[in-house]
Amino acid sequence: MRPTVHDIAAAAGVSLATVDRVLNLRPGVRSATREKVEQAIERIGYIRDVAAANLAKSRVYPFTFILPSGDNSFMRGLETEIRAAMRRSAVERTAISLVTVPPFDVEALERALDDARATRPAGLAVVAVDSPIVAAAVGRLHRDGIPAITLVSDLSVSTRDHFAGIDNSAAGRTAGSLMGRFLGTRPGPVVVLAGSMLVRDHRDRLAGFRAVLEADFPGRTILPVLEGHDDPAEAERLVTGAFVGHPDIAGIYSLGAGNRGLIAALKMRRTEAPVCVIAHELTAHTRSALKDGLIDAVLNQDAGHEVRSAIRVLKAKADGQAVLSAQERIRIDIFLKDNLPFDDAAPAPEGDDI
Amino acid sequence: MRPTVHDIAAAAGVSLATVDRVLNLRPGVRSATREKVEQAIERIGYIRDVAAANLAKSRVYPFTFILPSGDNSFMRGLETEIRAAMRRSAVERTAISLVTVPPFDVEALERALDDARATRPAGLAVVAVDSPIVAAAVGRLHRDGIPAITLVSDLSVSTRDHFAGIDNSAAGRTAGSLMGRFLGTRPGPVVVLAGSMLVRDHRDRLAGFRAVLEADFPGRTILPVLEGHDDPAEAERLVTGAFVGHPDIAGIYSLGAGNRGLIAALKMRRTEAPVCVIAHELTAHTRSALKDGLIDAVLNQDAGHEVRSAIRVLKAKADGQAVLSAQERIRIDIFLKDNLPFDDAAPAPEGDDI
DNA sequence: CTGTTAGCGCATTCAA
DNA sequence: TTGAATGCGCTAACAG
Repeated sequence: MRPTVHDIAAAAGVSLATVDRVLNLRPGVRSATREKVEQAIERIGYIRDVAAANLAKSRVYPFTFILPSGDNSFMRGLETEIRAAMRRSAVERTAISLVTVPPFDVEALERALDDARATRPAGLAVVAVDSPIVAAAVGRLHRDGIPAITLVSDLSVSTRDHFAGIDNSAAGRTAGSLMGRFLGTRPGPVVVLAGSMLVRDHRDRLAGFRAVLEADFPGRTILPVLEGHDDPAEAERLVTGAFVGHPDIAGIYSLGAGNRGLIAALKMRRTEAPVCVIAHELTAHTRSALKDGLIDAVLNQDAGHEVRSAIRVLKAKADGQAVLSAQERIRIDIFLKDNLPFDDAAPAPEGDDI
Repeated sequence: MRPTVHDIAAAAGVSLATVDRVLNLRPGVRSATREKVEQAIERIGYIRDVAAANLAKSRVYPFTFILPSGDNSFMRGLETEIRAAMRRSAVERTAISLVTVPPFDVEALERALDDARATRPAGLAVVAVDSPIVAAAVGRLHRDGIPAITLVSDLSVSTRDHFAGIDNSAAGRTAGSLMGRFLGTRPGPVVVLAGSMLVRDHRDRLAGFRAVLEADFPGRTILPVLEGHDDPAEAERLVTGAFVGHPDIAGIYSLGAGNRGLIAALKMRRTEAPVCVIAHELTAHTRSALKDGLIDAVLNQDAGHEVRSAIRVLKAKADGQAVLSAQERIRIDIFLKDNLPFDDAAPAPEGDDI
C-alpha cells in the first residue's frame, strides 16, 4: 500500500491535523514542526489521494463559461458541448454556469466577466475578444485568485492561466500550404474571408496563411481581406462581389464563421472554373459542402475536446495541480470529404453518450 | 446534495448492507426486498459516487498491455507512453504490466495472451495480428470475463470489447485524396509501401487508398504493392528497386513502418523529378524528413491519446460503466511541415509532465 | 500552536 | 435473509 497521512503522522511524530495543515499550507504550525513533517513526507514518498480529499471536502467546482451569443454554428456547437458537460455535473462534481454576450462587444464582455467574478466561481473560461479592457477584467479575476482560461480565441497579453484552443498561426499556415499545393500551377489570385480583426484567432490565421503563401508559393496573389463579421448575409455579399470583381479567383480561404453565406455564394456562382475553398470549423453546413465538393478542406477544432480540456485544466488550477500538457493540446483537425467522422447531420439522440 | 446510499436505505426502509447488495447485484436478498430497494433508487434518482466506491474498495486496476518488440519507432513511442502511464499508476490506481512479443508472430502473441490471462488482470490491451488464433485467445479472455481491447491494429472478427485506434480505411482514403490533389496533373504512377498484409490496419489503409485513387483520380496507376515488413533495410531495398524499375514514379504512399529505409532511398535517389511522399506516424525520422521536404504529409495517430484512452476504457469496462465515445475517438492527425507540434527531436526530459 | 474526533459515500466484515 | 459496525484516505470542526 502506498503511504497515507497516518504514515506521515507516525513518521513525523505528530497528529493527523498537523499533517493536514502542512499538506494544505494552512497556517498555525511552528516552522520546526513543519519541517519535520515535510521531511517525513519526502522520506516515505507520500502521494496525496485526490479522490479521497475531494470526498472528505464534498468538493464541487463552480465554473463559469462565457461565450458569444448569435447564430454562429461553431459557437452554438460549443454551447452544446458545455450543456453536455453540465449534464455530467453530478459525476464530475462541477456546477457550471453558462453566460452569453453579444459577439465582438468588448464592454458587454467586460461586464459579464465582472459579474461572474462577483459570484466567486472556482474557475472561469471565456471566448475572448482581444482587447485591453477584457484583459484588465481577466486581470481582476487573477487578482482575486480565480483561475481564468481563454477558450477558442486568446488574449494577446493577459494574466490568463491557460489557453484552450488551437495554434491559430499553424492553422493559417496549414491552410496556406494546402491551398498552394491544391492549386498547383492553376493561375489566379486567392481571397481571404475573415470575421473580424478584433479577435486574435482570426488575426493569427491570416498571418500564418500570408506567410506560407509568400514564402512557398510566390506569384500567388492575395486579394485584400474581406471582413464579414461572422455574418452569413454579409459574407455572401462580399464573396459574390469578389467573384464579380475578380472572375479569375482560384481560391478562397474562409478563416472565420458565416460559412453559410460563403456556400450560398459558391452555389450561385455561374462559372465552370474550379475554385479551391478551405474553411474553418466542421458544422452541418461545411460538412455537406465538403461532401458536395464545394469545399475542399475544413480545418476544425474539436469543441468537445476544448470543453472537456477546459474543465480538466480549471480543476487542476483550482487545486494547484499540474496538467498533462500533452493531453490538453487541442489539435488542428483537417477534414477532406474522405475522412469525415460519424455523420451528425441528424442530431444525436437525446441523452446518448456524447 | 445528491442522494446517497443512506437515502436509499431510509427510503426503502432497509439497511445499508441490503442497499449495497442490490446495488452490486450480490445474492442473498429476497426479491421483494430487492424490488423495494430498486424502486427507491429509481425514485430518488441515485447516482453512485465511483470515487467513494473505489476508495472503500481500495481499488487498483491490474492491466496488461501487449505490443510488438523490435525497433519500430512508432511501437517504441507507444511503449514510452505506456511507461508514462505506469509512472502515473499511483495516482490513477492502476498496476500496468507491459509485455512485448516478436512482430507478426501469431503463436507468440497467442502464448502472451494466455499467459496474461492466467494472471487475471482487470483488463488487457493488445496490438493485434489479425488471425483467428489471436481472436480465439481474445475469446478466452472474454469467456473469463476479462475486458480486452485492441490497440492500433484491430481484429476482423472477435469478441474484443473496444478498439483504441484510428479508422484506417479513412486514413487510406485521406492519403489517396491528398496524393491525388498534390499530384494534380503531374504524370506517373504511384507506389505503395506496406508492412504486412497480416495486420488489419495495413490492409484497411491500402483498400481506402486504392478506392479513392480509382474513383476520384482515374488514370493514376498504382504499381504492385511492396511489402517491407516494417523493416528499414528491406524498405530501402524495395523502394530503390522501384525507382530503378519505374524512373517515372510520381508518388509514394508508405502505409506501414520502416520509414527510415524509405527516407534513405529518397535521399539516395539522383533525379530532379519531384516525388510526392505520404507516410504514417510522426517519429523523429518522419518529422525531419517532413521539414526537409522529403516527405509531403504524415498521417499520425497520437500514441499518448491511444494509451490514455485505452486505460479509461478498460477502467470503464471493468466497472461496467459507459464510455464517452466522443472522447475516445482517436483522430487521424495530418501533419504538413507547417503544422508540426512542439519539437521532440530531443527526447523530453525525464519525469516531465508528459 | 497542536491533537481528538467525527464524518465524506461506499464496501465489507461479522453477527443475528 | 438482513443489519450494525468498522474502515478506505482525507478534511474540518472543536478542544486543549
